[in-house]
Amino acid sequence: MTVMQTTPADTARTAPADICSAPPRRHPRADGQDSYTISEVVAFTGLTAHTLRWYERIGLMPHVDRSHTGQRRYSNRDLDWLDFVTKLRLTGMPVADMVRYAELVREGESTYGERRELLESTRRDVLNRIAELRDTLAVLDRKISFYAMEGTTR
Amino acid sequence: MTVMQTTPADTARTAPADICSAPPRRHPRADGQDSYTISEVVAFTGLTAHTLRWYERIGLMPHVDRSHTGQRRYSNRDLDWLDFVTKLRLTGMPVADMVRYAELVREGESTYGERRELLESTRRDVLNRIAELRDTLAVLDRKISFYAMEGTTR
DNA sequence: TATGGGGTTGGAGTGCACTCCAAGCAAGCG
DNA sequence: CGCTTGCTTGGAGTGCACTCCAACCCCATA
Repeated sequence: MTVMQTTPADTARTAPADICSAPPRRHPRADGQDSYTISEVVAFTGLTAHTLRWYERIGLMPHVDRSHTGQRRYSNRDLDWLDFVTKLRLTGMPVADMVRYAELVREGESTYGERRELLESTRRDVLNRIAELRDTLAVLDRKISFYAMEGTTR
Repeated sequence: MTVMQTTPADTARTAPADICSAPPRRHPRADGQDSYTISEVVAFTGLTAHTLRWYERIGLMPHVDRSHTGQRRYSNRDLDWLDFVTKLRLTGMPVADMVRYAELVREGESTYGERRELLESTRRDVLNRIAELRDTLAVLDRKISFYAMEGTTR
């Protein structure tokens, strides 16, 4: 790893972010060869380059490193983080809250408790959303079956 | 119904909207006595007066009637409609699509087919959302259990 | 050496869904 | 009568999450 010459300390500082979200995802390239351009990340994540740069500006990314010419080079860890962030996004969590979580990650292990609380409250939100959606589903099904009945002739 | 002196034709034009969403909801006042001010509707629905007026402006309401002084008087039917609209909203359906649906309702029975299609596509969206949320839930649970393990000492 | 395709920046612009404002009217009350 | 409360309007403003722009740099290929 030419670009990836991080010291153990470095790794320890940035690692806790995704320690437990890896299992169900395969990276495009193995650790050690993981150095993706912004457009590769666009292809993998579905986010736009604009959004990726914007995420970085607002402090939602854990410091993406750069090529010798100053271009962004994303790692597997960054991909995992983006994956997680994307999941949080679609729970409806506001970006500001995700930035808060990113800050906690940067602050290190001492924030485990607060992070857990944040995730648990998010978890509750998700369960509520699911319940609401089920409810809506029931309403939709009732209406659909009405239209299916009345609309067979047309 | 004093206020509700609609002709049969009138009823036919506006009724199909909610024909099949009544069951699980009780109205604050019985049909015939149903004439709510905007602030009552605010209390019942949780929407703001601003939003209620705005919904009307953009064509999302099926013509709310007025008192002799020009104030809005909502009916039970309007409450049902708002209920339905609120459910659609939290599926993430854009307001423009709901306006489209409202237009179809105004156009009468001939649009049953199109309405059903719209609802069915919404239904698919809801199922997808639920699946995504489940996925997210799994990720959250993994992370939470990690923090629970590591964080017990703090 | 020119050209094309990628990348960079700060700051401005966009679209959605509200949300608010100012100015005004009508009814009820002391 | 004056005051408050609640409602009316069109149009302007807000906040969020992007999204785009102009101007620039760097490098590989023809």
